[in-house]
Amino acid sequence: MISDLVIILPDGSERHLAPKSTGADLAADIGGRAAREALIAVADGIQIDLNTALPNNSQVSLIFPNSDEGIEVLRHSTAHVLAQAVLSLYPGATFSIGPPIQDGFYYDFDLPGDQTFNDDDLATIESKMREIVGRKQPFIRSEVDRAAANELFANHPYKLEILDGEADDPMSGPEGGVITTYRNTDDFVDLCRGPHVPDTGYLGHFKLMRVAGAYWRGDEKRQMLQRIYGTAWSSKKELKQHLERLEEAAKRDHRKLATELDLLSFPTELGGGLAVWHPKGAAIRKIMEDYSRQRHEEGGYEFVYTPHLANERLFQTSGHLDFYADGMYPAMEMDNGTYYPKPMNCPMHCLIFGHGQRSYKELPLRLFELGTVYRYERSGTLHGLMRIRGFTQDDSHLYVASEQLLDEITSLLDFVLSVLRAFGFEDFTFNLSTKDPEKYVGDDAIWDKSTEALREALDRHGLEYAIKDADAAFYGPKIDIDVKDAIGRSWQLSTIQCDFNLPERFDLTYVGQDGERHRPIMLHRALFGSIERFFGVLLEHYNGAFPTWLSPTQVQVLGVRADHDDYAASVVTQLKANGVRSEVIEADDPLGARIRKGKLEKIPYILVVGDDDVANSTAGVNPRGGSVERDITIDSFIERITTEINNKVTAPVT
RNA sequence: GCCCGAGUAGCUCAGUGGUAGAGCGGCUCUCUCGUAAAGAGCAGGUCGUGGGUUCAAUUCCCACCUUGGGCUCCA
Repeated sequence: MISDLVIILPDGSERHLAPKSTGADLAADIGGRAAREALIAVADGIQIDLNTALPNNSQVSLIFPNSDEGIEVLRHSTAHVLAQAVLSLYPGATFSIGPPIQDGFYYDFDLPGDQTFNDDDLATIESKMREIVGRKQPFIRSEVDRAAANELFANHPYKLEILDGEADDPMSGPEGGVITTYRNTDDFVDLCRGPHVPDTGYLGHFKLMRVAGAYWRGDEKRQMLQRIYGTAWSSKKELKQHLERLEEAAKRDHRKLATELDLLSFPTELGGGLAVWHPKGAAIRKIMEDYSRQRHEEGGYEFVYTPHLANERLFQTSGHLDFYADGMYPAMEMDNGTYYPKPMNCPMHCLIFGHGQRSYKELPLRLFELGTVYRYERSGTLHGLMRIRGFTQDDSHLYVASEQLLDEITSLLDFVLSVLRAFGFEDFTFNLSTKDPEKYVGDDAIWDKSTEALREALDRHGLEYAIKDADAAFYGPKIDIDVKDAIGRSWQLSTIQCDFNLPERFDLTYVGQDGERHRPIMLHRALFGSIERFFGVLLEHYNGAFPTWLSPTQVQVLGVRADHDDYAASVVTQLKANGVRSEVIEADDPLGARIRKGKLEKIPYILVVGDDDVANSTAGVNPRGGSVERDITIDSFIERITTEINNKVTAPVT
């Protein structure tokens, strides 16, 4: 074969192809899976369609559905098919953007005459998409000039805005001055950078998930478009697994579990975003809070209490009324002034620091409060315990001299991680947010120094972290800590934030060794963040099966027959004497029924006692998630469970 | 706040233009049982709230409240 096109494969080998060969030709030449499954090619780092000619002497790799790049192409191409289906089913509809996203894709549409999609429409649209997939329509790329593009998209104003560069679309818009389009049929052409799969037949493992409103260009002052979300995968199996993961997540939804386990509720009469804690939920919360208090006490924190209301002057001083008035509950006009419910605890803590004269000898001063705050979250943003209008922060404010900053943050990181680990979280992600040059207060030197201190503290612990450039609040850089839960979801929980603003606003000073007044740096540190939200995360993490040390009821003792109830009660007395939360379930129902009920309540240990146990001071132990053990002496069980509780074991000991 | 859904017994849900039903749960009685559902009976609902249409509304329409999924926002 006479070759004059040479390409280099990822393994370094060369391949000689006919002139003007494409990625598809290369795939065919390689044969096998490459010929059947390659989606696109990457030539010298640039993604190209399989039917695009390969540059000579380029490094080429083929992309398959099982790679991140490949699945993204699949999702992106599926989004195109969605647009094609909608445009053909809804005459007069226009479309804006349709990128691949985590697990899938979406496309935004504007339907004529304020039409909207409903769930039934999704089924219709999905079958239309399957029809398009069945036709194996090729994605044909063209480069067009602006005049041609204007003509092609004359009826699609959102596309014209993208062409004008007014709207950003990562998937289309002119790149390097070249406008590209992809045409599937005479009727459907989209503005797009590509690349795409060779034809629609490569697609198919997708499902339309839901409709949603979405503002054009993400701007709530603009047109609300109709968004359709879908999920797409490279195989039927992966699609199925994804849908199962969603089911699993739905099963452990904290709102559902909270109702099933009778932990808390959101009574309508209370108003949106406000919860009441029932005894069992409150018991868990109290254990969490007690443990938090204990750790803070050991950690050198001083406890403070502050009221829920404050005169408006406080929030003028703190600046909250300037910056966050929209998120605060409205003013209460009183005869001696205007009052607001507090949205944060920090202004009050600043009052405590500012009371009297502080010496450098008192620093770092660590103030801690389980402080309940109220924020007016917009109705559409409320979400169970995760986004709520009244919540309690495990809030501490640390006032440090700038030379103490590094050591303080270093030990703070230890403290935070140690407490999070006690609750069973092991997998952390750290984000360091740096100054937004557009929006900050304080001088550059202190920003630099503090940012370095945060970075250095992370380095000292050998922790990996991502830098989020320009993501800090206006008042100082911060470290955010995310945890991964049992089913791999990430939750942002703790935060360590420097604040150069409040010490200034409250004119906080301490007298240094030199006799001069100095400005302390303030650190905001939330560990759980919000107790409510942390509780919700824990509930989902453990799927309601809290570790024994957190369980509201740790042991239920069941007599086999009613005449064993007295012995069961004596076992409970012994357990309680050892601080084990336990109760007798009297033999009104058959044993199996009582066990089942206890299992559904996710009780860590169910003890069954019958004739043999009464005779021998033993019990049958039925641990959550384990198998039944008979003839365990009460003493050894107490030893075992108290050890488990004291060690805060996060999985039941079996 | 905006878009699309939902709201019927404590919970999960069925149902209808002629003022309601199941399962689980609760209570009572019977059963006394060795590791995930014994049996019977009873109680329990202004069908989210307020308007409207209609001879008649839980059902149709409107508004509001609460709630789910998104968008926006999140100190």
